[in-house]
Amino acid sequence: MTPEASDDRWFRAGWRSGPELSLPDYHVIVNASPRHARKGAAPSIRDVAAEAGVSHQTVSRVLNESPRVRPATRAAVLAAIDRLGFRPNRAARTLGFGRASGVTVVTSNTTLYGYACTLQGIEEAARTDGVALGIRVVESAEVRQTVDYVSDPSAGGLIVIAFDPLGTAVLEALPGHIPAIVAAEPGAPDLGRVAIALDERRAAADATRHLLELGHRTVHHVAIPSEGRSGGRQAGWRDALTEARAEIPEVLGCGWDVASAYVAGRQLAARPDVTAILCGNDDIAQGVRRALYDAGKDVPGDVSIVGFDDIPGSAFWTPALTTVRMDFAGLGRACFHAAVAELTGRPQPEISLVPPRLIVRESTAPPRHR
Amino acid sequence: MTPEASDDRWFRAGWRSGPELSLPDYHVIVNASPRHARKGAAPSIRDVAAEAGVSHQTVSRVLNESPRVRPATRAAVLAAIDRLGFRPNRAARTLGFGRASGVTVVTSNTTLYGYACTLQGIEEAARTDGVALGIRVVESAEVRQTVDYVSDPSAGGLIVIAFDPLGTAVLEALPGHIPAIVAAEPGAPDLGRVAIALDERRAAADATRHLLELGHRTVHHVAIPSEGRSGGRQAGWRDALTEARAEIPEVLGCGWDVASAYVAGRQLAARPDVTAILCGNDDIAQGVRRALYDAGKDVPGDVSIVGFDDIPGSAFWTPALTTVRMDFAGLGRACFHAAVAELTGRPQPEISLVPPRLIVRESTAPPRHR
DNA sequence: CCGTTTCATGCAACCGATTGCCGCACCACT
DNA sequence: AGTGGTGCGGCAATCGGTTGCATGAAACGG
Repeated sequence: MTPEASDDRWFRAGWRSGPELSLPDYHVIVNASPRHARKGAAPSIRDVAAEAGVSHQTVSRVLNESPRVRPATRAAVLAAIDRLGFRPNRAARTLGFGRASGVTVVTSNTTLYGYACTLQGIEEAARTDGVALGIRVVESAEVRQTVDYVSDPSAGGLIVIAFDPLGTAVLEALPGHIPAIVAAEPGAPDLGRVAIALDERRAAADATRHLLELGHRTVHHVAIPSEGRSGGRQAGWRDALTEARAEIPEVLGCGWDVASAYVAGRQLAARPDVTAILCGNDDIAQGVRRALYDAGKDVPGDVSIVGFDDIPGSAFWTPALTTVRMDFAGLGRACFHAAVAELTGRPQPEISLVPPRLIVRESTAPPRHR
Repeated sequence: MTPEASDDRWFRAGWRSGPELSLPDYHVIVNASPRHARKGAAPSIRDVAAEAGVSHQTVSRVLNESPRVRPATRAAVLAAIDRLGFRPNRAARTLGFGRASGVTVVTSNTTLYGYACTLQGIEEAARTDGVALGIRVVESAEVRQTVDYVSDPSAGGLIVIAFDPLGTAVLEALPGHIPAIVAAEPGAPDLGRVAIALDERRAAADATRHLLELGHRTVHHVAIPSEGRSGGRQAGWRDALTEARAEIPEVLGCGWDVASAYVAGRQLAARPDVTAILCGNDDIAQGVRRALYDAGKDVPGDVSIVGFDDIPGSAFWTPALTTVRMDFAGLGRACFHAAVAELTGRPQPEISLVPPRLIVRESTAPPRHR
């Protein structure tokens, strides 16, 4: 605010505007503060306004693609933006608009394959659209803190990954006015939010049917944690067994870690009647496969196993794993676009996901003694 | 701003303050606007100020732990904050302070094990400290956009994961005034930033030495992309071979994908003189192992292999993988704390990382024909 | 040629914090 | 009792945008 800082650049635009600016003479702009040239600081819309000879509100309208701007004015503003290398300040935009235009992902995990791929799909789509991305991991004792955190306007739109009860718990505790999209399992209870899901039920049924068609009497199942909801993998497995009138064995649950899958695998390996195992995911398949190996059972000679997810490298196992490929990245992208629609109030876009696909490799074969 | 909205709650605090508030009578507070009770909206510091009978600036001082607040006042404000369930608005804070207090991670990848674990460590530390976390993935053609994106004040402090040239490129293009910490390989060029690294060089030397001590004449190396900088895995491998006066074979480079590792593995499998292979990471080890299998070579009978990273499940391979465990999560935590120090201007904390550790399992053994 | 509608754009308030400056009240000291 | 120092806390400006409203000019109809 030193006197020399408030030079006449501002008034030039209005008072001296000649025909070359194609602006009428009455444009005497007052609302511009003289701080336009704080050197070192990034240019603001007021600097752009000065450069273009308009008010900063008009610059705002151009930025927000308001139809109420003359094409010539718009062009002048865009040129000024370009000349100054102006970038809108996201924090200010958030404050003015009331909520950030970015997206925050709420998840209970970032490294497990399904979660990580969904996240990757979201990230890719967000980056393409120039949208900011935040992450918030929720742990079991921290649902309250998580909700507090994402309630802040700067969290923007939410994508809650509710593959597990923790995600669902967040969803339930989330105030209704906060824009959120759910990446869910099918069959999860409707909480009044847009929810998108992969058809894991069908996928599991396909995998189970594959084993039954090979001639196995039934298929055992080692489930991932928190399975059992009506639409999940376990349900599909049950569907296929029921459809084939096969016996439905008891489900073995285990944790996300390979070690617990190994334990489950040893139990199944001890039973001679077990000839086919549907594993809740590929990591579990890894533990089960090693358990079978340690018990002296050959895969697929003695026991066939099927995984779920098609993690990178599963094609290079010995034996290469038969598994179900899931389009988690596509799910993530769809969630992102839905979240943006939710946030901006636009209608929800059509979504199309690549359906799950069974990849038959080396770990499945007909049972030895038919 | 309707007349009935501007009730007298505000002035009560000043004019009618009795001894129960322990505030002197001269406290006539003027700067409070009457919008304090917009119902439905989250409470702001002005609401808290009204509740506590102070000005909103004083609330700000309490929030920022300024020493210039009397303990009694502080207590009153804290009580009001508690009563109202007030949460400071991050966007407003960012705008006022000039930069967000959160942290943004810049990385070229989010799913590869080293990157994902570092990210996980950062996330965990950020959540513990109640700090917001953003993610920005950089692709090769997008260095400029990435720098633009993170230059915005709302990105807060940066953690650039520079395990590869892309991360380094971002670092070079980043304006000097932007607070950033580098998660790097040792030996990377100093760019005037605080950089933290795991001792991969030593780790690779340990792994190579292990193979040499088993009796292998030399150790071949399949390198991860962008390896070769002075401090990396390849350098450590070279160190150990040099130290043992062993022949230094040509390095086989490959991509991040297991398939390219398989190709490299087939090349090595064709050569009878190859008895030990140091793989750039565990995924590469997986491809190489399958290639050896397909070529009819036994691991570790014919060829020993060592991986790098100790990914989950590598203990359950057949054979279980000998590998080097790296404390990526610890690296992430250290980077986070350094970033916060950088952002707040506090002195850099002491860091201590768990050194890499060789985990000997089943994939290494003495060569068959000594 | 005048009145009315439409359009573009400026005005001012607002979003919710931070921060330098200033003033008042109290205490201590002479 | 007068005076000076100190510390608490209010004042006002600021950060960089968004948005409801007002206004002037152009367009249009009769």
